[in-house]
Amino acid sequence: MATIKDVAKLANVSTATVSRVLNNNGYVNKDTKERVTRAIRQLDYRPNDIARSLFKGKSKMIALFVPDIMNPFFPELARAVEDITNKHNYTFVLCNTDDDLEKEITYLNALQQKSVDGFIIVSSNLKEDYLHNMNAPVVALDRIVSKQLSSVTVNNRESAREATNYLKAIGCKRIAHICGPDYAMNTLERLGGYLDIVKKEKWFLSSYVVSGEYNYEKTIAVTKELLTNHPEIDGIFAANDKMGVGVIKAAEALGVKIPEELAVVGFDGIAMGETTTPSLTTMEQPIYDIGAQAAKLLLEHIHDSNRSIEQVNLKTKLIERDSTRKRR
Amino acid sequence: MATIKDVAKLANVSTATVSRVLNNNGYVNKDTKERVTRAIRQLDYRPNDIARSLFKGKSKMIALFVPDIMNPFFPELARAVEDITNKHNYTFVLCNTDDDLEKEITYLNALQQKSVDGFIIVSSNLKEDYLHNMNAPVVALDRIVSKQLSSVTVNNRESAREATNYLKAIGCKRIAHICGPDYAMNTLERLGGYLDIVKKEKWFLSSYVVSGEYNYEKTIAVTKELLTNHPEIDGIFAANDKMGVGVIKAAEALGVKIPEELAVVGFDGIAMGETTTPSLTTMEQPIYDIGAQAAKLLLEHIHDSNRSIEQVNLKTKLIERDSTRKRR
DNA sequence: ATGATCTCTGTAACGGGTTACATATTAAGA
DNA sequence: TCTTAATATGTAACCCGTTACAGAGATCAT
Repeated sequence: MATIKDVAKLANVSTATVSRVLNNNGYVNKDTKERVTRAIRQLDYRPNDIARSLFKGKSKMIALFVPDIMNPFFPELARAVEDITNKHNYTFVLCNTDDDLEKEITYLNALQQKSVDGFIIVSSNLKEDYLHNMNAPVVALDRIVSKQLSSVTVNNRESAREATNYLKAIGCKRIAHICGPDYAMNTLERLGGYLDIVKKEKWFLSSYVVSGEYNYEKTIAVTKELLTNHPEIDGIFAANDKMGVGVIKAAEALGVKIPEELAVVGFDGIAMGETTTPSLTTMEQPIYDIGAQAAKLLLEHIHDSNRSIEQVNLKTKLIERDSTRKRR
Repeated sequence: MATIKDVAKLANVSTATVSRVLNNNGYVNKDTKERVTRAIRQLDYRPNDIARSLFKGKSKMIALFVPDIMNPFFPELARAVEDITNKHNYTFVLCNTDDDLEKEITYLNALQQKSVDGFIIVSSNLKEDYLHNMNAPVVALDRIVSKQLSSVTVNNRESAREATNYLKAIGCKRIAHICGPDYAMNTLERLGGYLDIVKKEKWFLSSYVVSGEYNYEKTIAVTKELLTNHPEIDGIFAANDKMGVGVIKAAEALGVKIPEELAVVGFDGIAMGETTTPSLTTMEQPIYDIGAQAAKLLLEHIHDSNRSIEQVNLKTKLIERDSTRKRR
């Protein structure tokens, strides 16, 4: 690989002049510039970004932390973040944390050593104490980590209320909820929204809330149990689509007809919900938009360290499909 | 951020000695080592990887090129690659190429400037001419790019034959094929495998092969047309699961019963195939294993530039589900 | 003509590590 | 005791860019 010295020698100038040509700053004579440009082309010279990074203290890299890219919610998020960062000539680093604090901290340290310029994190574990002495800006996603951090989220509680109200509106008399693991903030908020609506109903039982732990098989099992113990249930709000699909499968296995005997609403709007039979009604999150806005916000923080903290809240949208339709 | 100089000053030694302690090489007196270690802890010193990279000419980063992480085949692959690279203290860079040669080349250049140590690529466009003058090793995935490149693939042609033969074995008399876009090597191989089996059959018509272009909606449309024009078709082999699911949806829309009137086999083994009704029989690829082996192979090339080229070929496995069962 | 300003280019320090080489001290072997 | 090898540490060059600073020639206004 050719270095700036090779170019300088060939063009008969100093490396400083080559650098000026490269960065298009300072004074450079037209002819000299031409000569340098030719030398660059001739040697197929490309500046070494590592050397640049060392001097600038910035790497032009940003990292995204997700629990697991295999979870169908995250690929679209990752795609959005990558699109934006790439457009701004940043390199995109992806980290699977498994929602494990130790892994998160290891990544954080390793990437700070690499001078990564900023982080977008989806985490239930990282608290302010781990984040306050960082030199790179952080944007939290999906789950708010702290008031001192910019973030992009949806209003989980309100959306859950809307989903539950929708089930009531289409005529459900007994509505259950499949919640996620209790360490995840968004799950708790969705549960809260559901409870806001149903807890004052005379029919409400605490056993109407069961945990599917964001797990497909687990959800099928607990749903079967739920529907067997409580055949009166005619509506289920699942805290995400993966579990919503599990509910559909459990009902299918039990011979419970959807939507006639049971209406199901999920949360997220992932592709899998479109391909089940019946297809899954869901509170769709603007996933791509969440990622894109987070990336933009992060870039602003990177370019202006005085950028004020901003907590962006995006709207979900009810997508009616066959798991609830044909009601009234 | 503390630098090695700060540590050296505090421990009253030269930076060389600190470096020796850090890298655990050369001679260092026990007491000195202790003193340096204390200074490091006291200052919470972490070496700057950019500076290290500059000297070594290596960045400890590897990159994965995929057409689009939103394509359900790739998250598992990405996860596998990330797991392995992370375990070896490499940083994982993800690039979405959209199967666009220009984007691929731009990424390749940008990342080489960043001294990325190796590449794993899923590409239909990158040919030897673009890759031969690279300084970092490349492992090709899914689609082989050149005999001069290590690669990890499955035997698409043979697997396609197996899938087609399976449809024959369960009693299908007229088998059609939904193929992918013709620029993708693996699609052509799968088509080839299908043709190997059916082209000598007296019933075979070239109109039994239609392109779904790896696209869900497109597949639904062409399948409806296919089944309408050829109601005699009782088996369909789709070149991937996304299209297999499209076939199921198209049949559902037409009122064609699966598996009684039509048997369907997909390819890939993605989660979506499990949740349709009926669930989709498929030639499952060992996706995680493909990614893991590719990552290992790449690391070997990185650590030993004389590592011989190796073309790993993994086996697919037929997963029988409800879209073909209950036949005989 | 003279000083001020602009244009052009080079020298050298710097960013933060690593390591070849030199030097000094100590230990071991003959 | 003398040689040789092992241990211990520092100096300085190097990796490859960027930029502050200085010096020189050209241009301009007075």
